[in-house]
Amino acid sequence: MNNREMADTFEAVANLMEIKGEAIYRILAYRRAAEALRGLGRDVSAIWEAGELEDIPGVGKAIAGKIDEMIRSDRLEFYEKLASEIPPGLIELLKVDGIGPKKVAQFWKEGGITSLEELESAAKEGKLRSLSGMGPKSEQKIIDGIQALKSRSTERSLLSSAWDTAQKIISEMNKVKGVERIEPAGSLRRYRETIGDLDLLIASDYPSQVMDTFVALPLVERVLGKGDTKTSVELVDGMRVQLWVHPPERFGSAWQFATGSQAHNVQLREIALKKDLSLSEHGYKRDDGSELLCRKESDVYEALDLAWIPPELREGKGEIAKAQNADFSDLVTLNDLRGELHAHTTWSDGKASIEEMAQAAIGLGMEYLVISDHSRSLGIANGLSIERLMEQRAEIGEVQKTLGKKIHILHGSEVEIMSDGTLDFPDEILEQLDIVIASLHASLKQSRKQVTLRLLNTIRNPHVDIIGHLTGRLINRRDPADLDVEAIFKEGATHNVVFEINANAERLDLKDSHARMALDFGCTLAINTDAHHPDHFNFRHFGVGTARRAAAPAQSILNTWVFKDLEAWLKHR
DNA sequence: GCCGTTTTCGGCCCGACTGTTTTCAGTCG
Repeated sequence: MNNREMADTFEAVANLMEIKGEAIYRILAYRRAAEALRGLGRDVSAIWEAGELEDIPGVGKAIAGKIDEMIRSDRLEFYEKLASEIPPGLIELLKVDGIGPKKVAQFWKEGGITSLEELESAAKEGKLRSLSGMGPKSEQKIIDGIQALKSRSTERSLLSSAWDTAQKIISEMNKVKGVERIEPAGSLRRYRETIGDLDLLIASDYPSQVMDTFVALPLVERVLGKGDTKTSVELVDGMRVQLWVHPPERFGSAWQFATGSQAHNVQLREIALKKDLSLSEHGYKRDDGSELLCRKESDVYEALDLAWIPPELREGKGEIAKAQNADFSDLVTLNDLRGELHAHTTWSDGKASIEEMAQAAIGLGMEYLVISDHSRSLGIANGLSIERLMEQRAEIGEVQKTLGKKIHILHGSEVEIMSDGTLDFPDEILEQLDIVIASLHASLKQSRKQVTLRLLNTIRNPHVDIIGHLTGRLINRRDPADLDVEAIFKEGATHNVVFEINANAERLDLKDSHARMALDFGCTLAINTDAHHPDHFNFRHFGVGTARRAAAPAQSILNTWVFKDLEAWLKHR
């Protein structure tokens, strides 16, 4: 069993225990453990081999024992026993909006309901209203909820599409009278790679008017709940949005709260309690009932003697401890980026010429741009033959002459890592290029051993400067290659090879946890858009967000370096 | 079930919204 399968098993255990009515804190412990496994970033079996399972936060003796059992025997007896006691269809009921474990247990024990279908017909036939706490409105909510569950996709949205939707709502709501400020919050602000619900926060003294305007937006399909401080809706495209409204003098605490993560907030509130302060979205309350309001978000952290924590790090994974004696001012920002190291043109599958891409880069204030079209074997992307590669070199020279000192254009290539582990161009060609990015596009499904070996071979080639989108994953569409990432980063650090964080929201590859691991191994990273169009340079902030989630300092990112330093590094290699 | 800069036992964040049981439980984030 791998990390994800074990996490899923613990999640299932928690759900079953909840329906069974077990003690809530036992259940939360399994949830926390599942969460910890998901965000681990390294193979849990490696930690197991080192005998360090209990060093994972949220994993104690009992859960470590269960992980051990799953690693050894590929199953968990505790789970199997629970599953045998509870009808399997009940888990599905938890997915219906507004239905939690208590209701599921009630439907099962008092109504004999064991599946979604049975629940739906019971609701339609009006049989649920006889149960205590249930009425006609609850029945209708269940019918609607099941309908919504069937139609909505189970996938979380790509960061980019959530971002676009948020921008639309923000620009609409900014026009509304009484809206002083509107900001994204939640996982969007934390730059998680996928987004479940969209969270937005408005500062206003007129909450009811703001909410009325919000639910009337053409984008809104239906209202799930509406109050003066919190309203949730479903948009026409199925995405769900939660909007909070708080007065400006409480904006800081409200934004901190709405940004999360839940784990981060819980930890923060526990620290507050030790200082006799109770923290909520409204601000701090002292024991005597007096309040401490936070207009700015930094006020929330300051009250606890903590440095302001960048949203990207608020996952409850040690960032609060760090904020007690350090700040995060060295974290990379969008402004730190000085150039783009991975861009395509019409020479292969890009949509703009070398000059058009260069002009766009100049417009964004970039100091340098690497043109890195695909290599010959990638026929589907019109990869360049050696002859065309040489012709391209001439055109780059001409464009450079035209643009003069406005930007440095480098000649690179995104060279295919072939399925046998060789590269698509011979060494004597590679050495003529200013910079070489090596990427996997094909044979991603080879065995872990095979793909890992391909990458290790590539890293050992002295002409390779950067590994592009390491795992080849496309979020929600294509699984990552199965790789021994630890071995790869170790080798990369030895050979001074740079790993790309591909900023395209479909890739975000390296992902945050891999980027963090690469940094731990001492690797340098790059934030590349892989632009196929001038507009794609705007993807940079997704890459920056991912790097920040990995706590990457600006210095650790190759393309924050001034051109002179980049040039020196390339020469020295 | 986990965890400890007051604890190895006794805690474990806090509030909004909904529907229903006229005072609150369940769900959600």
